[in-house]
Amino acid sequence: MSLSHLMAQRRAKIESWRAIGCEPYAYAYDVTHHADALLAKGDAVTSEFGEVVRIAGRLMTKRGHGKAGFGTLLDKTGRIQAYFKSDVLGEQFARFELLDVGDWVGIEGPLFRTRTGEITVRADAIMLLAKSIRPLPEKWHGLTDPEVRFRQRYADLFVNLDVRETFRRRARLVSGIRRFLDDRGYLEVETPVLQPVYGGAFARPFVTQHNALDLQFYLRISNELYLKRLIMGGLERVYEFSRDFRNEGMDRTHNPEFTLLEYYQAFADIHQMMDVTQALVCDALMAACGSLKVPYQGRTLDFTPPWKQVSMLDAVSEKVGESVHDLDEAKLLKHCAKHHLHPRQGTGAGGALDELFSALVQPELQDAAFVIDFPVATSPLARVSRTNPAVVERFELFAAGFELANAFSEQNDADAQRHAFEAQAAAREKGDEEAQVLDEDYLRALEYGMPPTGGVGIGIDRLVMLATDSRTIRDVVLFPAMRPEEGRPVDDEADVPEDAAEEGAPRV
RNA sequence: GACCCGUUAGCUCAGUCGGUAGAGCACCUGACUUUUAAUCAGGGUGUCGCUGGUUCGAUCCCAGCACGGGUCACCA
Repeated sequence: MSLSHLMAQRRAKIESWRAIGCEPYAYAYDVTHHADALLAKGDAVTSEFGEVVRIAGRLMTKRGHGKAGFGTLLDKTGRIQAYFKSDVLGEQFARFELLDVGDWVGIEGPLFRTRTGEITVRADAIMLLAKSIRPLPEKWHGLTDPEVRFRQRYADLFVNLDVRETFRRRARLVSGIRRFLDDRGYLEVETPVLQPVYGGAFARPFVTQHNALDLQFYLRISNELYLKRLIMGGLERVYEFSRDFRNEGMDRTHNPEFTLLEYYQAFADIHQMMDVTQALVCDALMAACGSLKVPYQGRTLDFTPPWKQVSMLDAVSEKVGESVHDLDEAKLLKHCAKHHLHPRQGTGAGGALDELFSALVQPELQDAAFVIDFPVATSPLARVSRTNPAVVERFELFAAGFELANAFSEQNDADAQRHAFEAQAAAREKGDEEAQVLDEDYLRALEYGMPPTGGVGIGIDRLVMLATDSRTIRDVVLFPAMRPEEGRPVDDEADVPEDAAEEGAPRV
């Protein structure tokens, strides 16, 4: 049976419903209960017919038995069975017979327990809420093709119920973080997505055009510089869940748009921000998963505080068998060559160290760990360490071998910041497309004075990946970036009624 | 961006050493008043991703393209 034929059969039923006096697209339905609450009644539900309820959802299965039948309704909380009996429904039994799997339906009737023990609603009245004219994926194997699952997340969400749990966890994690920060006196703010100068991270931007201003804008790669402007304005503690956009490759841990939580706290350095971050992440994981021992891809990640601190210089020194604390470029490049690593041209000792760290140390950071002692060259917005002028006051949080957070004692010396920007500009001249852009307005703000400030960015999508045992970022983003289905029509021609096609009606 | 793999019925998948294809579920008809992957009897599934090439003949071989997956590169 071709798709167009299957859809024609379903469309034909629209008229059948009208023929028995039912409008197949309702305006409202007064729902009294959801599936989970009814199932939770447990032993209170017996074979005696009890409380009369009204439930609504999508019909997911249908089993006819002549003058009776069963169906499963799926609502936002889960599935519950309904029982349809000719004696009870009278002329409305015809409605049951007309129902297709996929239809939205409202059922009213008493709760009872069937002979086989399943809590069930007996249908005394059936209301069609919306006719489904497209056949559903198969009930047993469901929808497994990742392309279709992501393109048609709507179908994924009603076929693969574990997907719903992933996004519920995501919501719990985000609201847990929001509560945590609100309780500590942080102000939630919103800053521009469209920025005339982009900054705060190393990345290539998306570019867009403002017609009225005849100006080129960039979609933000970070909101860091705006949040710090608010610190300069005296707000002291601010945060934003920022949708950021980076025009880079896509893989298991990168989507071109992603959610970065950034929070800034005046009068704090990275040591205090480590404490805040540890507490925040633990709180969020408890809210999302209820545990700090998080199962992820076959192992258990331990987030129990206090988290280990790993010095980048110590860890790399240990791996290569000699001290690299002097950040001697030739020595670092020698070790890179030994391990067949190729740091990017012109990134110097810092780039070589980073390369060694990524290859040799990072994969071992499975349990939560703070990495510290980053070289100065790669951190233009951070302050130099009080104890070692070769490194900056910065930490990154790692777990499951990937970066979850990045934090600095923020640079608040306006002249030093200008010099760091100028060094970036020089790198840019040399062809480093990701070097940061000098932001004069940001420097003006800094010149008014910024209090000592600690700032942290947490990759929310990645944290959700851990909290939901998801292998790829696409599993925790509802509509991950994909190429359009070019050249492949959404429907074949036969799916569109002739009259609609002739009138040139839009097909979506 | 590079390499490898995939694309067959609405869904999940088999298959054709080159002769235009099958299964299960779904769907349709009938039977069945407590089933739950309901059961029983019967029925039709399709531009084999697209475009070319080779061939008497291509879903199968070859090339290009599209989309997806994986690995790498990029990505702090």
